[in-house]
Amino acid sequence: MMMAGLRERKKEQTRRRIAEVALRLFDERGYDAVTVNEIAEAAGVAKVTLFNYFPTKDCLVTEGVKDDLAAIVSGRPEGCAPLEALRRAYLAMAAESTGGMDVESLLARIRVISSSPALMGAMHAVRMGERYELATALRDADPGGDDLRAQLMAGQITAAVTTLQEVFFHRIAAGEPLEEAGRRLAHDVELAFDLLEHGFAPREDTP
Amino acid sequence: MMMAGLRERKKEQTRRRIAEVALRLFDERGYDAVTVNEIAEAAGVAKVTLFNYFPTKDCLVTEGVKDDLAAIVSGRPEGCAPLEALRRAYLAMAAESTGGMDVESLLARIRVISSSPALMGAMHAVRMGERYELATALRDADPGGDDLRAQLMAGQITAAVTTLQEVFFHRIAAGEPLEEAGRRLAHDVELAFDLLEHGFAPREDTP
DNA sequence: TTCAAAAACGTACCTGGTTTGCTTTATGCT
DNA sequence: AGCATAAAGCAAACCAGGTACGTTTTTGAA
Repeated sequence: MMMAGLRERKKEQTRRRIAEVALRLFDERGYDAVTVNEIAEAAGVAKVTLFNYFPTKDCLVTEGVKDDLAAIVSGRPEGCAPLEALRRAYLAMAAESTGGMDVESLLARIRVISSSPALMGAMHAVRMGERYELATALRDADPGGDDLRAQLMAGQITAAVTTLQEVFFHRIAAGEPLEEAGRRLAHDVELAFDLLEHGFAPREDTP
Repeated sequence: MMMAGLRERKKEQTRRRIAEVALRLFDERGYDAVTVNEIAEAAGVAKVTLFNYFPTKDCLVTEGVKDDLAAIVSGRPEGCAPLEALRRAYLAMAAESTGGMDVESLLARIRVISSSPALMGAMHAVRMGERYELATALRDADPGGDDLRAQLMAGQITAAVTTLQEVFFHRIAAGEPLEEAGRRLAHDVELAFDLLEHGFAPREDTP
């Protein structure tokens, strides 16, 4: 009865092989110039099997890029405001930068995504899902609060995070070393969250 | 020398016929259940001609839904902050609600869009274009300002407007009369722009 | 060893979208 | 009026992502 057996391991292995082959081909020749047929063939698998693992072509790349903002809010420590929890989480992420994952394949992923409008669109779709979940989490965090307010906050937070990621990706794709990009990211995170917290107004201070 | 002749009129007429037929079919049977072939046939036109007028299927519906935030910022009166110009523009839009366009087809459009994930995605793509242009306009409005700051602001503003529109669409699709939805929209606009202007912080007032 | 479930497969098919090359038709000029 | 031209339309074939379906292989356990 399900001893994490050979079967599961083989499945995982196949899935990883497909994703790796796809990423390599995309990086070599561009996302649009590679067909799923080629990927399937190169991975030694039938097209239908590929689509069994990944529901769409873009999922080959965008899988696992969710930041799960909602979880950060839900799991924040007692007495910590949602926005503060998110700020800390992103500062931590900027400090890690490459959290355990293979660096080269991470960079390849970023290159591929940044150079394909279709994938940028797919990323956006992912973000929209996150936004929805975040709105729910924010509503839970502030019961009795305004519903529209939660939605607006979720939208703005998601937008900020998206922009941060895009700028980060852009720098990486432009060849900036990962470490330096990470340092600058930390700075940018502060700016972004200050903007969220205090708004655009602080042009003229009224202390 | 191009006296707006019969040719142009016929073209415009064909284009409108295609769009109307498409909207009607989508509204009757759902976006995904209608193929472009059917639309072309129903409009008495070849598929290739349809794609000559509308580059993609979703453009049949999403054409002309751009709000052109950038133009509002660029064309704002002297001494008026960008955010203030946008607030006024959206308040005005909420007051008009149905600005001259045929109401029934407007409602059909909203119904169709709100009930199709694919079209919601397409709307999003439109918004992303707007965001980019808005970032540029904001940069122009504040020369010497921080580039990232402009991008973040553009993202947040776009997110707010998107949320407002989604809520508005949702109410319309749920059968709320246009006029009432417009009234509530005006109120929501104020909330959204206050949030943008002053941030999330103002839970406890510090006057 | 045997057997049922799960995984992989091959093939044909659908749909959005593009390409090619040909006909029709409005238009501007003489 | 008549004619050349350029725009618009068309039919049919094609491409790629994705799905449906029925078949074969692999695997875990009896």
